[in-house]
Amino acid sequence: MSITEKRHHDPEKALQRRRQVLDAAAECFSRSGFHGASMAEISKTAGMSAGHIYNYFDNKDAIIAAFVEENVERVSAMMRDLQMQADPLQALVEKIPQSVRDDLDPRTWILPLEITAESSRNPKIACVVRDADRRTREQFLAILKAGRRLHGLPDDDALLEGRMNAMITMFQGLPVRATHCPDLDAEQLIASFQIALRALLFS
Amino acid sequence: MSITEKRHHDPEKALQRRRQVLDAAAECFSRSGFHGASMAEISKTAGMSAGHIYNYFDNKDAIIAAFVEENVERVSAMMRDLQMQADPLQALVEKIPQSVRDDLDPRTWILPLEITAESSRNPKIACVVRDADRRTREQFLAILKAGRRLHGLPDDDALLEGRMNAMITMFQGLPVRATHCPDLDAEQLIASFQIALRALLFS
Amino acid sequence: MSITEKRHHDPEKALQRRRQVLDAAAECFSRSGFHGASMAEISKTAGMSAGHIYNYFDNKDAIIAAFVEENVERVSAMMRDLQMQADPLQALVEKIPQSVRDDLDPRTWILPLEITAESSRNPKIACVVRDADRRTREQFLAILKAGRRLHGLPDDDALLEGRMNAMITMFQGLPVRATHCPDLDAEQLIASFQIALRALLFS
Amino acid sequence: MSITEKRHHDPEKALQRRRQVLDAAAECFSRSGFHGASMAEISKTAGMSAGHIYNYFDNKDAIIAAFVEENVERVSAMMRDLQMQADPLQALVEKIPQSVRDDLDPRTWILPLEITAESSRNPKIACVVRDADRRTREQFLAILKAGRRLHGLPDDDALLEGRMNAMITMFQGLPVRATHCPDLDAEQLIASFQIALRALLFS
DNA sequence: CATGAATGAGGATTCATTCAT
DNA sequence: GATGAATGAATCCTCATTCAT
Repeated sequence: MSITEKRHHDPEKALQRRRQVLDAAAECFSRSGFHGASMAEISKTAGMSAGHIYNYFDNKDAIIAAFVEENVERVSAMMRDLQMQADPLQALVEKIPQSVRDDLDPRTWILPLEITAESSRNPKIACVVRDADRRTREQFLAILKAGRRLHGLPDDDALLEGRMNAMITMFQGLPVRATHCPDLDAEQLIASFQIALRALLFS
Repeated sequence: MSITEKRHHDPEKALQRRRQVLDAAAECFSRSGFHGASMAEISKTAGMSAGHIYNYFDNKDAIIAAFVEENVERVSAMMRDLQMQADPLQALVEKIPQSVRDDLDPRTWILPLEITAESSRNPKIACVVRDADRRTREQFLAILKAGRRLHGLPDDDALLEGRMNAMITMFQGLPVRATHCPDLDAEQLIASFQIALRALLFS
Repeated sequence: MSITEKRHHDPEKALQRRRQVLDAAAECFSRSGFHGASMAEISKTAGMSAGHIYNYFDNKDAIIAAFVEENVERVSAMMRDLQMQADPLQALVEKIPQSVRDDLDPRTWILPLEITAESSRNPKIACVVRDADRRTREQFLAILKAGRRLHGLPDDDALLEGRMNAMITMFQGLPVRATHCPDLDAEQLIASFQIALRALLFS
Repeated sequence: MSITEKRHHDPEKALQRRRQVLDAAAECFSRSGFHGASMAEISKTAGMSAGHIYNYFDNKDAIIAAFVEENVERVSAMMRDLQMQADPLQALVEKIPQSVRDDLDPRTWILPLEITAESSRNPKIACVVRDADRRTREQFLAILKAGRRLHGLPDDDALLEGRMNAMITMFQGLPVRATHCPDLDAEQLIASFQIALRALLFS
């Protein structure tokens, strides 16, 4: 929003600067958390003075919000990718190993957790997160519906929503699980995820 | 640890004081988060001076740590309860509806999220959390093993650990899910959880 | 207001601390102005940490406001003093030399100017100042009325208000005059003030 | 001074640029005060980049100083106007209603107050202000002297200086008075000003 | 044991000023 | 000439922690 409100002489460069800040923020946030990361830390990481950041973001919360927004876009992209597969249900099952492995990478889990924790306090963040979740659910539901029909399975909304939410819950639980038990055996977990997800998708 | 190091004239009262602080902390943490809750807020809620808290806890982190420790005890108790059932696997499935409903209550999910987020930055907290998780896993594994044997199912450790971690992941994902989608349909979710868990337990 | 809202264990000492801050503020404000004086400067002058000041005042504006409030009380006291004289008009004329000399003292004029300038921007301060002015006018008008009647002069409100405001304007102009022309001849000014004020009081 | 020191390619345009800045400054200063008005605000109002202002003014203080200087020129012009009247004392009395009404206009009083307050802290500004005051006094004194002689009244310098300073004090008090009591009755005040000024001029 | 007054380091934010383009 | 991106010092304020009483 800042970028559209504040007039910048060279919007190209402005966007690049914003990116610089967001990248630095990603690094600092995952190292120290949203509140633990100081503007000074972010500015140093971004190779930019602290004051200058305020030419691109109204305040620290705006950085967090923009950062969260960028992050949720990624999930949405993943959904769109899934949507284009011939047999999306099967594609989803095949995606499991990679997804699980990704989510068990220490550098991956910290940020989702920060975002979730923050949104349970900061209403503005909560709004962004929930809106993104709604869009994701819509996409996911469409995918499920098409996939289930393809396999001749029942596809009423209430049922599918329950299945969907259970599946999302499993993936959203991964960062938490990884935090509590960092050296868990990924392969065995993947096998179990496949069992559970197949049950949810194909029964 | 504080309680064992610091000499208190009346250990009875000291423990009661600690409880006062921990209860207050629970309230404040879930209201404002670990970092949002100030010692002043906690001390006022505990009906005790800020300075006095330091007679029972070395610092704010120690409160968080002790608080987390208390919290994990609850899970452990649940495990012990499960352990005493005739058919623990069946008991677990039957527990699902209540567990899920509990975890979808806003007052329930905030603290687990705070704890997880905090432990992904604070090594001290991470240590407490992981130790607790290890103990829980041991209990859970024993339960699973006994249950599976009872049902004549394979019970080798690697397999069971994968199943177990998948199940825990599902429950740990609930607070995250609830944050992202506060008005999700609990009943449909419960049905799906039962499908997934049955698959993990009995196949 | 702070002092009544925030609970202090020893209200006696709290008031003394507030006074310490206000005295330091007076010194700093007159040296550097309201905005030029930093909280650090004030706290150092008050012999107290910057943070501690916030136990007695909500913020810097509250210090300014309290300070202004204290200041306007002094004028009110002067009015009450005048009110008790046998021939208040005559007493007022006799007060002129001292009043003028006081207002020409460099340490005296800076603060009234700061207060006036601040109140033309800060609505909260404007409110305090205007309320004080209203009370002062009421007292002054009563004095004038009684005095004029004593001397058998017309005493209708509209007329007296005009005279009163002219007289107050003269005294409020002194700090401005002194700033613009610090080495002006006080005695000649006093003589002229007496001429003007006599005309306003007795014609 | 800046304008004479810094070499400008087109001095004509340079002066116009300075005027642009000074007009913008007038607007911003009266809206937000000297310290409240940021260089960014002034530059935007002036339709010029912030950096460019520094080609015409050494720093913000120089803007204030130049601005003050321009302001005092206006008073000087008024003096010259008065000087050309047949009976300047009478002319002065006749000017009172308009002058008083002007000074009671909110847009008029803010800047004099800012200037005065600023000059009581900023020695550079004080210097400009006092120098201007000295010149004004000289003009005023000459006018008074001529007028008094015209009316066959005593005209020794000490006496006239006192009268003059009393009169200036009255007018300089008006912005202060207006701030403290914004809804005062202008007409009654004018009548009283005439009484006081006549006494100072003709006795 | 208990208080809360007091500290001071650290945080977000603003803004006059500079300088490469 | 003219821009506005960039700096960094300075400001207000918060809060964990200490300590005299």
